[in-house]
Amino acid sequence: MHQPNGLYPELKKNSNKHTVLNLVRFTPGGISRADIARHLGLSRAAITAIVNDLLVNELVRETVDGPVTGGRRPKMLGINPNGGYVIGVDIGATHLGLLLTNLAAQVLYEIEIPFQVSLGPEVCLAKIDDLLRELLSKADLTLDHVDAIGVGVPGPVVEEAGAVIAPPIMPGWDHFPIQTHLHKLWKCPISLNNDAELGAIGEWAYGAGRGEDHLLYIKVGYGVGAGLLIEGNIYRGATGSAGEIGHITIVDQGPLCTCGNHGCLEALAGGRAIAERAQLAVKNSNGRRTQLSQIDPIESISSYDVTSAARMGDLKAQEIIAEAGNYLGIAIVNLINVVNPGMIVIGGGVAQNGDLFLEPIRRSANERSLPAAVQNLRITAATLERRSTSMGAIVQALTISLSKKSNQ
Amino acid sequence: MHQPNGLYPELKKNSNKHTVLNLVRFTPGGISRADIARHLGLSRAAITAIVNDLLVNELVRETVDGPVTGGRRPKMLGINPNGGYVIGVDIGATHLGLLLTNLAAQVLYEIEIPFQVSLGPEVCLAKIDDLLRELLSKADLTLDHVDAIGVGVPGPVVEEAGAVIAPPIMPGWDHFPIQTHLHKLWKCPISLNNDAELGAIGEWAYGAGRGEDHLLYIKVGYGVGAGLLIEGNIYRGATGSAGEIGHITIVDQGPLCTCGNHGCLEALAGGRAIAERAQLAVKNSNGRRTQLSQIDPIESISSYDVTSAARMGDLKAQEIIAEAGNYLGIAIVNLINVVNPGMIVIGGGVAQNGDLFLEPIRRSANERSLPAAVQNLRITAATLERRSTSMGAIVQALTISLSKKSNQ
DNA sequence: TTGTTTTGTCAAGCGTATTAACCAAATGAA
DNA sequence: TTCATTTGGTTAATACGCTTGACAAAACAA
Repeated sequence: MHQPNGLYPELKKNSNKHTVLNLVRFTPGGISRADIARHLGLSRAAITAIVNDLLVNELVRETVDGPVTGGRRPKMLGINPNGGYVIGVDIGATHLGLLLTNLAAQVLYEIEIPFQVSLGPEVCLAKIDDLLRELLSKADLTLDHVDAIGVGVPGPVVEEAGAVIAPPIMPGWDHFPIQTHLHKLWKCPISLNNDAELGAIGEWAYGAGRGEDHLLYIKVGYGVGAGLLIEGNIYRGATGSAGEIGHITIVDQGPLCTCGNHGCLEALAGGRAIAERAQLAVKNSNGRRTQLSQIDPIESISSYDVTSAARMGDLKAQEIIAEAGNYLGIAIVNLINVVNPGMIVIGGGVAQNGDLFLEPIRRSANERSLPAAVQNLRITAATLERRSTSMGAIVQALTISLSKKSNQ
Repeated sequence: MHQPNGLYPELKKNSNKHTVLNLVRFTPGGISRADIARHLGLSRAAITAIVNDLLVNELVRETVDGPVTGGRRPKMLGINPNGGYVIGVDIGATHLGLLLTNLAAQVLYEIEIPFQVSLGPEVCLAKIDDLLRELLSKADLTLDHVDAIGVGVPGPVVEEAGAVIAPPIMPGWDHFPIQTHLHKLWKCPISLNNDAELGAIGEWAYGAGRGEDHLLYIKVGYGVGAGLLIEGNIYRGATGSAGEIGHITIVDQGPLCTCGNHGCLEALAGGRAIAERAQLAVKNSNGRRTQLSQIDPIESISSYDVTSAARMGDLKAQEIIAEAGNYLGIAIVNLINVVNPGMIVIGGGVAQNGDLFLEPIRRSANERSLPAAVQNLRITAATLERRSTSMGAIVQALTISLSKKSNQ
C-alpha cells in the first residue's frame, strides 16, 4: 500500500471517521457535533451520521450538556472509557514504568521501579513480562482484556523492524526483535517507539504541549533525546533516528562519551554526566559537609540525588544542574534555528528542577537564536512529569485499539 | 478554512485531480493511467475519468507510447507545455537570476546578473522589475501571458505576511511587504519563499533529489541556509524560519558574524568568510604569486574567485575551500542527527567545487554521526547548479498556475 | 408571548469512487 | 498462424459519503 504523503495522500476509506474520533480523543472536556463540523469544514448533517456510527459502536458517548452558546445547548461527546484496556510501558536506562488505562486514557494502575536496561533484552524483557502480569493481576484482568500495548525505548527505533539500531545506551539490544518478541509473549498489537518521541506525544495529547502544531520535546534523563511532533505526527526522518540529539557535538575535544566521540551533549548534560560531576565535587570538597556528601559510598550518588539536593538548597548541586542547563541551552539554540518549534517541553528526571534548569536554556535561546524563531517560542517543563513517555505509549496503544474498533 | 494537518486533514474537493496532476508533473518521462492507479491505490476506471477531465482542459496530453510491459502498451501522459508561462526569480545576496518557462517547466529564456540585495527593497525591486520586463520582451511576451511568478529571497519568510523578518543578510528588508509590492507591479499571483527552501524543491523536482522523501538541501553562497523537504512538502516550522542554519554556533568565541554573535556557521563557511580568508592569505603571502594574488585590488577577491582558483589548482584556494567544507561538516553532523535526512544536496556557488568541498563533509558525517542515521545517507552536489533556487521558484509558480487551471 | 440563534436530524440529490464486464493491443507457446 | 494470457484503457451500473435545504428542539432576548 502507498505511504501517506503530502503530494500523494493516502486515500483511505472512512478517513473522516478517524478524523472525528481523533478530534473527540484530543479535545479536553469533549466536543460537540457542531464544533466538529466547524473544525473539519464539513456539514453538521455529515457529522451526525459519522457520530451516530461511533455511538452505536460504543466508541464515543454523549457526556454532559456543553456551555451556553446563545442557542440550543450542545451535547458534548467523549471517548467511551469502557470496552477495553491498554498498557503503556516506559523502558528507561535506569527505570521502568508501566501504566494501565481504560479507553479514555484514565490511569487505573501504575508500577514504577528502578531498572538496568544494560542487562540486555532477554533479562529485561522477562522482567517486564513479570511486571506487566503483576499490573494486570492488580486490576483483576488478563491479557485477553488488553487491546494493545505501547512500548518506549531510549534508542533509535526502526519501525518496520520493530527493533532499535546501534543504540548508544542500550548495549546488547542492537537489532533485537523487540516487537516480535513481545507480540509472541503478549499476543496483542505492540507499538514500539523511541522514548523521547512518546514523551512528545504524551505532552501533546495530555500535557504542556496540548494543541501545539510544532512541538519539540526534549528528554533529559540518563541519556538525552528529542521528539519532534509536527501537526500531531511524529517526525521520524528517513530511517527513524531523527531527534537523536544526545550525540551532537557541543564542546570540541570535550569529555569522552559512551558513543566513542568527545564533547557530546549527553556527556555534558545527561544524567550520568551530572552524577559523575557531583561525585567528583564531593571527592574534592575536602570533607566539607553538604547535602551530597552525606551519601555513601560516593560512587552511588545519582543524578536523582543531585536533583533532590538542588531542590533542598545545596549550592554545589544547583551549580551542577545549572551547568547542565547551560550545555543543553547551546544545543537547543541550534535546534531552534533548524526546527523552529512553536514550543519546547523539557522532560526527564533532570527537568524536575524547573526554572533552575530552564533559565539557562531560556537565556541562551533569547541571546543566540534568530529573532524570527524565538519571538513566539515558549520553553516549559513537562507537566506529566515522570509519565510523559508512558502516557505517549498509551496514546499509541489507544490509536491502535480505537482504529481497530472503528473499522468493524 | 481549516489548515491542512496530519490528524485533521483538509477535505478538499477534486483532491485526487490535484494528486494525479502532481504525479504527472513530477514523474520524469511521463506516466501511464495504469501506473497512476497503482501509485494512488485507485481503480483504473477512476483514473480514466480524472485524466479525461485533465485532457479536455488541456492541462495534460498524451505523449508517446510507453515501454513494453508484456501486454498492451501504455499511453504516457505529460503536462501540456502550451497554454501559459511562469517566471522564477532568484534574489541572492550578490546575484539575481530570472527564468521564464512554459507549463512543462522547460526553460525558454534566462537572465543572470551580479546584484546587491543590501541596497534595500525599493532599489532592488525596481531593478528586478526592469529585468523581468526585459526577459518578457526577449520572449515577445507581456505580463498578461504570465500565470504566476515565484520569488526566492535569502532570509526567513513569513508566508502570511509575504515578507521577511529580521533577515541577517538583507538589511533594510525587515517586514517590507515584498509580495504585495510585486503583486501591485505585476498583477499576477506571487509566491514568496526562502531561497534554500526553493533550492530543495528545485532539486527534488528536477535535480539530484528526485523522489527523495526526506531531502535536506544546503545552500552555501554568500549566506548559508538549509531547506528541508518532507514527503514533497517544505517544512517551514512554526513561524517560517526553520532551516536557518547560517547562525548556529560552530566555534565558541569564534569570529564575529554579521548577526552580532560569534562563531556562526556563516562566519566560518559562507561566501563572505571564504573571500575574507582569501584576501588575508594574499596579504600575508609576501608577494608570492598565486592564482589569487593576480586579482587587484585585493579587496575585490570574491568567493567566486576562490572557487575558480581552486578548480584551476591553486593550493591556497583549495585549502580555504576544504576548511569551509570542514566547518560545514560539523554543522551537517548535527543536522543529520536531528533531521535524519535520506539525502543531502549541497548547492550554492561554493558547492561547485564538488568533491574538494564534499569530502570533508562526508568524512565528518561518517565519523561523528549516529550509524542509524548515516548508513543509507547520500551526500551530493546540486545538479541544477546555479538554477536550483530559480527552478524551485518555477515549481511554486507552476503549482499556482496548474491548480488554478484545474479548478475551472 | 414571539422572534432569534444555535444544535441536531432528516430526506433528496450529487459527486466521486468501485465493480465487473468489455475491447484493444501486446506477448508467447503450440 | 492461431489462441490463451497479460496488461492497458473504457463503459455502465452501483455504492458511498457528502451537501443542501428544510425542520424540530432547546436555549436566550425583546
